This record gives sequence, structure tokens and C-alpha cells, in this order.
Amino acid sequence: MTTGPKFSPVQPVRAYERIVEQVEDALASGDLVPGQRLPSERELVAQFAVSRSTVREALRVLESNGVVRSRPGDPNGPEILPFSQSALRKQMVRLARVDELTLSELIGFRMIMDGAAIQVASRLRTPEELDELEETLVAMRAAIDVDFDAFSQADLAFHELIARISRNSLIQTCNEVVRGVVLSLISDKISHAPNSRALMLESLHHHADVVDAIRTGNGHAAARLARQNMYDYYGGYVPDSEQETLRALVED
Amino acid sequence: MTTGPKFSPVQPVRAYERIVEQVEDALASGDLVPGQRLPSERELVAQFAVSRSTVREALRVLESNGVVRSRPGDPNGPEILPFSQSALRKQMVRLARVDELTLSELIGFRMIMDGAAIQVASRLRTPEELDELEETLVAMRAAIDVDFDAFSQADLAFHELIARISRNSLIQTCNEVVRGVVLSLISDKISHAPNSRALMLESLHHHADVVDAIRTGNGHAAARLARQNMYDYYGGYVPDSEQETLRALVED
DNA sequence: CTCCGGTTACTGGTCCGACCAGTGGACTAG
DNA sequence: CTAGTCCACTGGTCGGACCAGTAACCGGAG
Repeated sequence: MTTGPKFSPVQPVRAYERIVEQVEDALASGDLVPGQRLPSERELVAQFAVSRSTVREALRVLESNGVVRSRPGDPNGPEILPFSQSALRKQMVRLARVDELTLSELIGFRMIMDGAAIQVASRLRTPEELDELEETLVAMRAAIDVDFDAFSQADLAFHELIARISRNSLIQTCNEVVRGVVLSLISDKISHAPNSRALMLESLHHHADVVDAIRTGNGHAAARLARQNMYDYYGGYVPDSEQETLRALVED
Repeated sequence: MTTGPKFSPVQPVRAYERIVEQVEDALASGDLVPGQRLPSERELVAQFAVSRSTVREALRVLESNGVVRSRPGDPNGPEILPFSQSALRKQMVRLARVDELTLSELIGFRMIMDGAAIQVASRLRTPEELDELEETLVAMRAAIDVDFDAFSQADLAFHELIARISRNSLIQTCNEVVRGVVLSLISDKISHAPNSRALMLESLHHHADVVDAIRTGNGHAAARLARQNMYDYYGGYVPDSEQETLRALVED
């Protein structure tokens, strides 16, 4: 048996894929910028020298990926969208729906990301950012008296701020996406819980403890508190068979 | 100002979107199962009572989302694909490409994920899995004598095993994706380094230390070692201005 | 009988031309 | 200068056509 040059399986490349590729490359290289407009479909037909069907299939794929948006009648043509995690979230929700992702995996992931973000943030935070954190606590307290949605939004603001302070946008994005997925799975259970208000208050106090730890610069303790907080808050919704992976995250 | 019923912005629903929806619902409800085949495009035209263009646009979206695959000439029609995280990975790669992630963000993310995975794994691992880990170490040692690519692949196997032992496929996917992006950015620098072999040997020893820590069940120490290892391995490629965020991860 | 090769019905990929309901800018009447 | 109309153009959908490819079917060679 001779080992010749490495041949790899080849599958047909469809015309619309080439178009998608070109657009995405232009976007990655900065030639195309969110807010800009693509030429109209009929103009693209001319530029790519393909039929409108082909152009449209490419646009559908791009649209499904959250890259562009077409609106009928808009003389400006399809719009290049700013990147959003909606596409990422969509895929994650899909995976979660078919049980490819369990709740414990999602929550465990959040515990990890949030804990790490807090650990980094407690070292990098400026005094001003510490003040901002205190403000979000006040906002959370006020939101408790409104409803669960308001509290959830204030909580989101807190975690977004943490992620921002950690200077890592990857953490920020992942956290946001996973948080959305988790909430879509169990938010109704939480908001309908009879002790919903008590849960919110407890969560608030835990957040305050985290901020205290951040203030003293004890990143490790802060992270530990954060993970414990999340475990207390969400852990009850995880089946017993999956509890083990989460507990491994709250102990040192 | 009166606050009437909550109206939400409404955008036109396109026919192909309804088709995508129907197929995805059938898939979520179990009416459609991976491996099954969709009717041919012309048959779908009849069933959905739309034109072939519309059916095709729906199929393109489904295909782009990793739900189905069409092959020209296949009399069985489009195939329902098994769920995979490839679609999720695709979106993450897109995120990494578009969002101009810095190297320190990517590496920091990896340090977090890998460290957490190891911490969880050190608690959940079975004796058999510990043996598997030892085997990957042997494979890494052997790969050093081949070339950098072989070592990189053995290293990948190690981290994939860790992620698997951590029982969290989200960690697995994220790690894989980010690792790929990082490598694509700096792998040539590493492989062309004059002391490439020394780097590989050092990395191997660090991995062995991690496995030792896992064996004793000291998850915290294992995670710390892993982060330190990654910092030593990749940290040199991060500009000084971004070093701070990484150092916050290797200290306790 | 089995096995092989060609025929053929059907597949998806692409193209073309057409129609429609909308949009938004230009243009006009006030 | 404003308010209303108009119209060129947009994207969404349709139907029909052609092509290269696939795989099952079928018939003849062994």
C-alpha cells in the first residue's frame, strides 16, 4: 500500500455557496460593514452572473445565519446586520430542544463562565466600575417590587457588567446566550413559584456578597460565591441524576 | 398615555419560513427522525402547495442549519441528519471571525473552559477513564517524535477526553472551537519555533502533572495546573497590554 | 443460476420570464 | 413649504425548462 498525496473526499460545490462565501469573506475582511446595504437581488444577479434563484438561495442562507435581512420593497437592498448572538442562541435552543444539551450542562456552563468572569473582574475592576456594580444592585432591589421580568432584566445587567469588566467579550457573549436558553427553559417555573419574591431577595443578597468579595479583591472567594449562588438559584430544576456535575463546581 | 395591550412589531411571514417551521416541528416532535428521508422537492411542492423555488429556499435554510442534506440525483430525497453541534460550532466561528476577538480573549476563554473541565473531571472520572487519560499521555509522548501536527492532534485528543469526562458537551464544543481558532492564529509560530520540541516536551510534562492531580482527586490543583500550563504555552504570543487578563486566571 | 453492463426514470442545481404587493423617493398640487 | 399622489423598483412567489448526475431496474453474457 503506497501512501500518495492526501486525497480528501470532494463534494459538489453549489453556486449559491460560493456567493455566501464571498459575502462572508467580505464581511470578515471589513469590506462589508454592518449597516451597509447589499445591491438588490437583480443587481447581484448581474454581478455574480447567476440566476436570481441562485442569488435568492444565497440570501436565504445568509439571512438564516443572521448576516443580512431582506425587506420587500426596500429600494436600498438587503441590509448587513450587526452581529448578534441570536443565531448562536437559535442553534443552542435547537440543541437543547432535542435533548442534545441537558439543563445541567447549560447551568454548569453558566456557573463556570460567570465564576471565571467574576474572578477576573475582581482583579481588573476600576473603582468606577465597582460603583457601577453597586448601582446595579440598587436597580435589582427596586426591580423586585415590580415583577419577575424586571428583576430578570436587572440581573442580566449585572452579569453583563461583570462580563464587560472581565475584558473578555467571548465570556460576555457566551454568558448572554446560555442565560437566554436557560431562562427560556425554566423562567416560567421560577416566576410562577409561590416563593418567587423570596427567591429574588435571596439572589439579591448573594449578588451583594459577590460584590463585597470583589471589593476586597478576593477573586477566588467571589467566584465561589457566584457559583454557589447560581447553584442555589437554578440547581433545584436539575434532575438528581445530573446534580453531581454541578456539585463538582461549587466545592473547592 | 394609555398602556393598552402589549403590541409587538410584526413582520411578514414568508412561505418558506412556514415550511422550515413545519419541518423543524416535525423533527422536534419525533415525527421525523434522523436518517429518514424527506420527499423529493417536486413532491414537497405538491404537499405544501407552493412553488419549487419556495421549497428550495426552505431546504437551503434547513441545510444551512444542519438539519437536512440534499444530494443531486438521490432518488430517496433529502436526508434528515443526526443532530450535531456542527451548526453551533459554525456560528461560534462566525462570532470569532466577525467580532474581532483578541488572542488574549480566546486564550483566556480556553484557560477557563479547560480548567473548569479538568476540575469537574477530576471528581467525576472513573478508574477506566483515568486509564484512558494515561494512554493519551503515552500517545502524546510518541507524537512528539513525529511532528508538531501529530502532537497537536494528540493534545486535542487529551482535551476532548477531559471534556467528555466532565460530562458537559457544551464545554467540549466550546473548547474545540476556540482551540481551532487559536491554533489557526499561532500554530505556525509554534511549529516553526526553534525550540518546538522542547515546548512539546514541557507541555507533555505539564499534562502529566495534571493527570496526577486528577488521580488524587484534587480538582482545584488540577485546574490551576492546567491554566498555568496553557499560560506558559500560549501566553508568550499575547501582547503585553493584554497579559493582565490572563494573569488574573493563573493566580488564586 | 449468478453476475455484469447499459438503459431509464427520477433527482437536485440552475436558469429564465412573469406577476404581485409592497416600499420609499420624487414629483406635484395646494 | 407642506401634503398628497405617483411610480420606479424592491423582494416574494410562481411555473416551466434544461442539464448532469444517481440508482434502481432489466436483460444478456457467463
